[in-house]
Amino acid sequence: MLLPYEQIGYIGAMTDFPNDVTPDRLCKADALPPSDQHARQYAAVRSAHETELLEDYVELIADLLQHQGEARSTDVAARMGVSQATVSKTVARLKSLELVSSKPYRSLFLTEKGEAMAAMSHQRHAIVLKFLRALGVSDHTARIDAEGMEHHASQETLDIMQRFSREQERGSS
Amino acid sequence: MLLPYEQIGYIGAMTDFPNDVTPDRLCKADALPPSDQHARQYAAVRSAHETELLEDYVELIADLLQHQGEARSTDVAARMGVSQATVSKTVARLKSLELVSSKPYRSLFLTEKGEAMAAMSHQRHAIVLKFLRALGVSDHTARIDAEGMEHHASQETLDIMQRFSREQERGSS
DNA sequence: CTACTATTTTAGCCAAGGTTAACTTATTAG
DNA sequence: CTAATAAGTTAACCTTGGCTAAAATAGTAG
Repeated sequence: MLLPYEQIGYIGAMTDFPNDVTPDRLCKADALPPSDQHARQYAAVRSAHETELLEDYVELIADLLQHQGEARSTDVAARMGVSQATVSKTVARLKSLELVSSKPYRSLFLTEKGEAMAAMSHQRHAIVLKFLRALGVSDHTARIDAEGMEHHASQETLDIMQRFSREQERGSS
Repeated sequence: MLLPYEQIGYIGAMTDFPNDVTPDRLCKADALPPSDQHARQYAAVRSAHETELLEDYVELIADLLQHQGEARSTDVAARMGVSQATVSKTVARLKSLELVSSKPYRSLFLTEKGEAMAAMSHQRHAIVLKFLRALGVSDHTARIDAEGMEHHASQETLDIMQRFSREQERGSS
């Protein structure tokens, strides 16, 4: 029963919990949020989830357009680490959402809407990545974590991250 | 095949990036990583994804056990913001993974394995939440963002976050 | 122009995570 | 003890995001 993280104030559910020992002092410091609020939090995560993949595709397509001049689905497949068939299907979805445009058997382009999403996404990605590095996270890890985290940072958090990176920068130069 | 950037480490898109300043000179500094590495990053995100929901359920069940003495699926449903049928199905999966145990129509318990997962998950959650607050993020936002981010923070990042929170604490007291 | 190769799409499969609606089991009020 | 209500399960369905295998299209070499 090793909990070297007592400082967090929330002591995990390690003990069996006879009903008569629901200690008030614990509940107070450490109560669950009201159900509906709790539900809203999870809903937010689920909804972020839905757009995550789409954003990743759009961001990648934008990167390919910028760096290679064109975005072919074979490259998308290779970089996403999925099959071409999967790319085809996802692209169909992106098209139906009017984020991507393309003619059959031709390479991919972003619509206005897609460009806007890519720009947002790219910006967030950059902010999170820069922040993690400013924090002291290694380059390799920062890249992986940023990929996952970028979709879950709210504007407020992004602003704070950006400020932090800037201050760090100023301090160290 | 082509990738002239193969030797360049991925620098990422680091600048703040006013939209009208997507300059060519940036492109150099801003190469794509090699395909296979890129693919591995996305694979990592996908794999984190797979366990996310399971961890959230397990964590919630642990919380309910601790705070209410029992974990009923109706409460899980209310707090997750999903239907009871969904909980039933997910719990079936958790049982098949030996994370949860329960008898039909009775409340839920964690197995050893489930407890271990809950403890880990809880710890990470707490670290991320505390970190965000130490950074200056509001309580409300910190809760939402922590829920989403906790699954994407590697051990290295968690360690750094924890250190940061501790220093912050020491500094302000 | 034809044939070969590379790329893209389509079809059919699967598991996960959601939904409603209908059914079963538990709990509780009279 | 019985009947009403609450809680949990099951069945049937949907969408997403993977996969493989096969078909269609594009690009290229002879």
